[in-house]
Amino acid sequence: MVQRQKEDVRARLLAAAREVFAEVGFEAATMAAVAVRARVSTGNVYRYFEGKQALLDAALPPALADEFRALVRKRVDALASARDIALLPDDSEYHAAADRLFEFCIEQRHAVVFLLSGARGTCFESFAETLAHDLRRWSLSYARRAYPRLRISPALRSTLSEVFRNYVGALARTLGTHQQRAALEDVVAHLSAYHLGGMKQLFETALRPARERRRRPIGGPA
Amino acid sequence: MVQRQKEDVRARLLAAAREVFAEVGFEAATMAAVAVRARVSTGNVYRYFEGKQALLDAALPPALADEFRALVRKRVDALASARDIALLPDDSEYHAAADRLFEFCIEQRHAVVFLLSGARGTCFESFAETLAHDLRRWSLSYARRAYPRLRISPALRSTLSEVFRNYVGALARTLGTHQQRAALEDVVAHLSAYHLGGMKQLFETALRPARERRRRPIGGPA
Amino acid sequence: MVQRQKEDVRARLLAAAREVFAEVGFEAATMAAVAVRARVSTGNVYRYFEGKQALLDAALPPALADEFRALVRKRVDALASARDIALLPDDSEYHAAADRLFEFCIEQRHAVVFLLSGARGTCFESFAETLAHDLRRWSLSYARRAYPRLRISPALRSTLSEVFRNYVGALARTLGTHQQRAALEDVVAHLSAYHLGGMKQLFETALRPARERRRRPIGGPA
Amino acid sequence: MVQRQKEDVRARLLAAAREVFAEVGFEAATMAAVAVRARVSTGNVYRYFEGKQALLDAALPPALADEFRALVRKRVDALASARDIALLPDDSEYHAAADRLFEFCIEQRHAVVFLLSGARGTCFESFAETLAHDLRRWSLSYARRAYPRLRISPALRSTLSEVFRNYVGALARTLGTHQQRAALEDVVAHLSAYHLGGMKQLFETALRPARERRRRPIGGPA
DNA sequence: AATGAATGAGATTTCATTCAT
DNA sequence: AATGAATGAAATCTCATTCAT
Repeated sequence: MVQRQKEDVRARLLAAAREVFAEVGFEAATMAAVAVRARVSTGNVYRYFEGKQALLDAALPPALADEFRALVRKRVDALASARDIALLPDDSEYHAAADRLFEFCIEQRHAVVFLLSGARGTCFESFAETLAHDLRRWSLSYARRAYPRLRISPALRSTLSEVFRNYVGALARTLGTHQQRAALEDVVAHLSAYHLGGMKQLFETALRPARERRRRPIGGPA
Repeated sequence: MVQRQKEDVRARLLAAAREVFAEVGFEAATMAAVAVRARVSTGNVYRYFEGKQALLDAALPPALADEFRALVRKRVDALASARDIALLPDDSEYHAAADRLFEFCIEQRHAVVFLLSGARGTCFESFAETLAHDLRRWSLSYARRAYPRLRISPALRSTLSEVFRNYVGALARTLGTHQQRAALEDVVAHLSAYHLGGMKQLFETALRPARERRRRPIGGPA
Repeated sequence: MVQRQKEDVRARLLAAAREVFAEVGFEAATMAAVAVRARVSTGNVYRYFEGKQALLDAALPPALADEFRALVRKRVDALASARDIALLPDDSEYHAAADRLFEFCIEQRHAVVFLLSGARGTCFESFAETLAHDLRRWSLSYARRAYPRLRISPALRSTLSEVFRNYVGALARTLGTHQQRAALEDVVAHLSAYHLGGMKQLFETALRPARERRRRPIGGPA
Repeated sequence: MVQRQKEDVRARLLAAAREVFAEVGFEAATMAAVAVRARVSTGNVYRYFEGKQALLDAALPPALADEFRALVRKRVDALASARDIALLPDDSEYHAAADRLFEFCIEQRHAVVFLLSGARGTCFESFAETLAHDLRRWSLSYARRAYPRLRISPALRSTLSEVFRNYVGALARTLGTHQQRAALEDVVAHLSAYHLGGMKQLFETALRPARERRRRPIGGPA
């Protein structure tokens, strides 16, 4: 009987690659590190994948990135049509979308972290940027309805990009940090509360004339 | 005159190092790239600094990191003692602290960006992490006073870490992206509004029992 | 039956090795390529042969090389004693020797091609060289009788080596290129005509004093 | 003052590359071997050439190959228009062309050897083949005039290709073997005599019907 | 006996660091 | 003091060979 670990090793390699890529980024990741984590010799990696790039392609097929983006979009869409989130019933479309995204993030923890941070040097280099940009666009289309008098300044646009980049990054890091599902759920709930409160405040501040605004604190607690 | 020359080269090297380190991170930065940016030969770098590590040590002395941390702390402290930020007079201690921090971030733009992002592989690897942790601690000490009934759960602690990590990361990226001071001020003001609104919402949500809370959306528009 | 099987695999491996070695040379040949061509797993090759070198030793035993050399020699000898090849009867010793050599070249096509070209990195590295050298020696012993006044200069010796090296190389390439026996016969006949005409001219030119000679063209059409 | 060996090292590297490539072929050649022969560290090679391929490109620019081919062609053309080579005056166009080609071969010894043998795995892979093909074509256009009744069979075509491949290969090897110019000239003169005699015989044999022809000896001395 | 997964030595290439000038 | 050429260790990738099944 042949050694039938092939599928096992392949899976271990993919998992190891996602982990290492998520931890140190694609460029800094070494094949040796991936091999060690998969408990395999360096050379053997090349029996499974043609090279570092091919390993990435397999560990992070574009379809996965697309799926992630689509899930995010669905959740935003579901939200945009709602009047008030607090009033949404638990079986609403929004909550379903949120749950699906959440599940995906948990299952594809490392992939998500990689996409949102370690992708320099890969074709996903601008994934996080693009996603933030998309989120900004989607949120602005909502804001225009909710706050008809809102003037959308370049600074507001920049801020929104940053805010989403962060939100998405926070999600990634949280996924990277918390192993327990329950803990994860709690943190994500808190993060969302923070984010929603922040968005509300942001738009309301933007409604006021510039001279009334001021820089506000790093670490301002309340 | 010779001494003058030497000091000039040294300064150019330090500036170049900060720029390059901020742009691509310490590990990905090559000595050649630093030398080119300083308009100096590779070998000459070693007349001024023993090596890559020593260059970093000089370009980013612990004192600078400490100063940054202290400025952040001062601003938080100034804020903690305030009742309501909106009511603070323009000549308040808080605004002074905020301005000093802002000035520092602009002057030491590259250093700050580096500390908050590209520091992997250096002794500042966990600077951003630690700063976020500190901010969390400081904000909690405030929160305990402001919300005496608040129960500080592990999830809340994690969330606060993330929130500050993000805030700090957003600051870094904004510094990296915006060259114009005015634009920078605007974005920082918006970011602060977002952050303050988020913090308020976060603590208020945390006051309510867990069963009433739910995960909230990525990209939730309001 | 098992023994039968084993012998079959062994034979397939030897044939595959000769083919692959002939096609790409010993160094560039990979064990995997040999195994694939023999429709056998890589590892199994090592049940039959200790390694790449041993595989070569078995695929090309010195005896085979010796046999080839001997056949060549016999043909040359048979020729040397003849006055005029054109007058030799079809059942002459020479024609018998020529036929035997020709048969050998066809049967051991890959071995011959390998010996005459791809042998770098093996103990046959200088086989072609040595054979050319031998041919030169044998032809000179003939020439001394046929052209008693011939002065055998170093340049003539070198030229003879080259000429034979070429002849032998041409044979190898022809064997490698032509699969059809009839085509092969025709080309070899033409090659021989060329070679004989060339030898005659070479010796006759060598009889004339050096000052009458001149370099002659590459691609001289007649 | 800067180390001003750059041009020297570059030249040494190019020479070393041509030597090594000519000796073992492109694929089997290692950068380490080239570096050692140029008395340089492996890594330093990459200061001069981007990689193995770039080293080849510089050591053997297509222009050089083109020049070689053009020189060969010129010589053939000069020859084709001649009635009888033996009668050509020493200042004939043919002799000029022959001399230029000869000079080139001596100066570009290793390049020529490489082109005619070690080029597997490079863009010159089929250079020798193509050159032989061209020579065949050119010689056939001559032959059709000189031997109007000649029937050009596939076997004759094959043989011509082989003959030229050999002739050209012999030239290469001779260049590789003989360091002394005078010796080289002598051998080339002999080779040419051989080749011309061979060509004459070849075409004359081809005029006779197939049934009168027979395979002729390897190493047939006369 | 056979498979093909696994190993590790060696090749190409990069880059921090050294050194001749 | 300055230059930039040179070095060598480490990373990616290949392949002869070994080994678990």
